[in-house]
Amino acid sequence: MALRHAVLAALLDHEYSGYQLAKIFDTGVANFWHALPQQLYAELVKLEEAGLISGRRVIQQDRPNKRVYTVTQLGLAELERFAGTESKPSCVRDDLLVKVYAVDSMDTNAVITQLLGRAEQAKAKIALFADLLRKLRGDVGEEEFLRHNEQIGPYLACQRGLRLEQENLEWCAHSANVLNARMAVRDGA
Amino acid sequence: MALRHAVLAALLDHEYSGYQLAKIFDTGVANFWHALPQQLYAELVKLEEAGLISGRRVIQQDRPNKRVYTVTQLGLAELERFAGTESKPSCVRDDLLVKVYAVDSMDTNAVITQLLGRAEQAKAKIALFADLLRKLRGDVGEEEFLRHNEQIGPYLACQRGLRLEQENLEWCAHSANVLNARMAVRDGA
DNA sequence: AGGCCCATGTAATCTGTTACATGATTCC
DNA sequence: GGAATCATGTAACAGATTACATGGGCCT
Repeated sequence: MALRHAVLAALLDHEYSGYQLAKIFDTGVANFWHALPQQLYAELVKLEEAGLISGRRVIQQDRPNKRVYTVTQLGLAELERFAGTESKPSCVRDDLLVKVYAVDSMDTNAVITQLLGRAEQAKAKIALFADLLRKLRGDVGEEEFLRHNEQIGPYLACQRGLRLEQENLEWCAHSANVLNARMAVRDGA
Repeated sequence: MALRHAVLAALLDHEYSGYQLAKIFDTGVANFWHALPQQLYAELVKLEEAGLISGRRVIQQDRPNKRVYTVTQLGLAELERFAGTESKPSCVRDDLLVKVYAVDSMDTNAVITQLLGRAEQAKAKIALFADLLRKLRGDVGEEEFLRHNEQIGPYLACQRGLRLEQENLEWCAHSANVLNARMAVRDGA
């Protein structure tokens, strides 16, 4: 029961179609949850059946019609109930981390390549998040924004994404450096 | 096919029983993967059937007997193959992040409480990781260790865990502060 | 005509979690 | 005798991924 609440949260301040949600929960601005389109379409059906959201058909001329959803009173209540429950810390499950853990028995070059690739991806995400934060706060300074803007939840969530990717970038670069330096030592010796 | 390789990686430099692996993959030093005992016992059976690990019965007097596993040549080859494949960036799926995203419509106090709780958990993990890093490098300085120690994979992985938890702690504390400050403003206004 | 974006799904499979079960030994 | 640790599982369910499927409209 987790995607459920992520969808409710995403629909809080705006109505979206499954397709639009799929973009939000995919790459890019998926700064607080991730899910595939198939999951979302299925979840939206379930949520509407449960009365937590309500859908509305939108007729479009230049595009296929779509169905957009908004959170109901019941949905809001469910989200508030959820916000009150305890949540366990999430755990990292990253293939690359496994490879680094095992690197001493592996082909070091392959791991370095992947670390550098991941670092590039992190840079792209950092740029994206930084941009989104800028858009969210507009002309106001960050402190000012966080103190007085009506809505700050999405901003704080995005800050988390930014910090996470910065940490990610640093670690990838650091690890690649360490592994490179050792390769040099071995080749020299 | 991911737990599979995490188990292989864990068995690389030491033989372990399912029970011991369960401790490694649970809380504490689960710095590179997480799994429950049930998953591990099942995975170990599958891995042995596939010939990637081989088990050995150990008779104990003061405790129930156990079965410990080591990686075979085939297992090592599989891990190396895996290390060469591309891996997608992992995504965060954290309930608490959803709650913060939605905080503008939620009970702020409940969210703050959970952020502070999470911060405490992060502190505990930081202490654990820092301690493990100290043990791993012994008397040698970190730079020296990373340049010359034979095995550094587990060290780099643990550094990642440490950085991640530090980031986590900072964000939780920051977010709790921001939300607290706003509560004060609202109450004052 | 071919490729891309919009829009929405079904089906099969894999992975992870929760609940339940069993039995030995050690420590208090 | 009861709790904790060691040791190993089974069964049911929930959640996520992969593969497959369909169809309209726009742009070149």
